[in-house]
Amino acid sequence: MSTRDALVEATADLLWERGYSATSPAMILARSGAGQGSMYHHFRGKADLARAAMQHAADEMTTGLETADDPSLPALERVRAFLGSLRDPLRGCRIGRLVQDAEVVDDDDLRGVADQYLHGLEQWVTDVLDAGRAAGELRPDADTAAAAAMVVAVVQGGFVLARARQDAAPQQAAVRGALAALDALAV
Amino acid sequence: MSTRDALVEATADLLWERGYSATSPAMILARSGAGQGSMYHHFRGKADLARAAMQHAADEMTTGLETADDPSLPALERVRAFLGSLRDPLRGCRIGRLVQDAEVVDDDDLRGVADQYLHGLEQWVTDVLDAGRAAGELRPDADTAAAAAMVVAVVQGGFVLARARQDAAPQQAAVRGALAALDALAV
DNA sequence: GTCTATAACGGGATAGAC
DNA sequence: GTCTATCCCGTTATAGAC
Repeated sequence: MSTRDALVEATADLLWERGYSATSPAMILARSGAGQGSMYHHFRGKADLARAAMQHAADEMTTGLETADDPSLPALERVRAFLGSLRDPLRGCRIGRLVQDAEVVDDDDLRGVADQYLHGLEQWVTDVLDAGRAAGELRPDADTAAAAAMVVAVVQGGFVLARARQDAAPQQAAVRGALAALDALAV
Repeated sequence: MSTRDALVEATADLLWERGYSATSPAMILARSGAGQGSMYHHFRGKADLARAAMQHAADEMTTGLETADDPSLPALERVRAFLGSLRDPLRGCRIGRLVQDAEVVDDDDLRGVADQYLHGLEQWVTDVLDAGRAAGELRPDADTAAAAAMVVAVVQGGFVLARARQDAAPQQAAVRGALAALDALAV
């Protein structure tokens, strides 16, 4: 693995563990094994490296979602599979977690990566539900956009509750509530 | 207002605006008008002051919720009123926002305040829905605990989406989805 | 109780050799 | 491309006068 890739991976891990503000270049260098000079050779600074790391994480998650998805299944099964694939509730969402960081929100490059990922996720759920509605699986009057936003918000909010409690249970309860809501959209 | 109270209020505001890690004692002193010595006289340090400020914010929000609530209304109306009372979507939840901060989660005192607030909120929604079910407004088989967790998660997750987009719309869409889900629980 | 001065430390970035 | 040495600044906390 190239030094550049090692820096990106180490940064992505640290952003997940500690967030942006609490991650220092020194930590990144220690974890990646790279030296100070390499980092400033490949990236303009901390923000630039973090942007690359966030994009890396977002791409991985989006690819993972698409790989695991089976479009031949009924819509509610596809969304159910996504909600069942949540991992590491106590660590939080690799991207959504960062949006509460003032420095991330104040930097349009960093915030943009997060927005793009979350928007893409919401769009994926909307598309799946729309396909299900077109296939006659869901009620014709179902508000798929609202349901998709609810699903993504439940995931992100579930991470918040799990972190506060230091227990996966509240997120699981929230997901159960979301699944019950989706079932109510079926014909 | 006492110097101590001024410190607590200034800290609560800054925690809301910038989070815990990104808020420095110097900022608190500048905003409150207090001097360095006063802060360390009244509090053991930054964490102690933040704990008091978080408790202050949580108490204010809990009191506000109870004041605005009218237990004589139907359960779904009471929850609808809560969901309609969300303000400042771009600023996020005064408490939930802080749970993504590594330093907050690593300090059991700080995390405990957040957990207690969020748990109390979830319990309030559960109690309201239980009352509605007992009154025959909701289906007897409604999973009120799951629905309550879903509602609180939608609020918290909605803040995440709104901050990422810098627009209240995604949170409003998620709330619409949650309301549709609650309506499906009615008899 | 409140003030200012200062210590001790770490954050982020740069310089320049190799 | 990578390294080490160094700079400047802000953060958190303490000291001690008033």
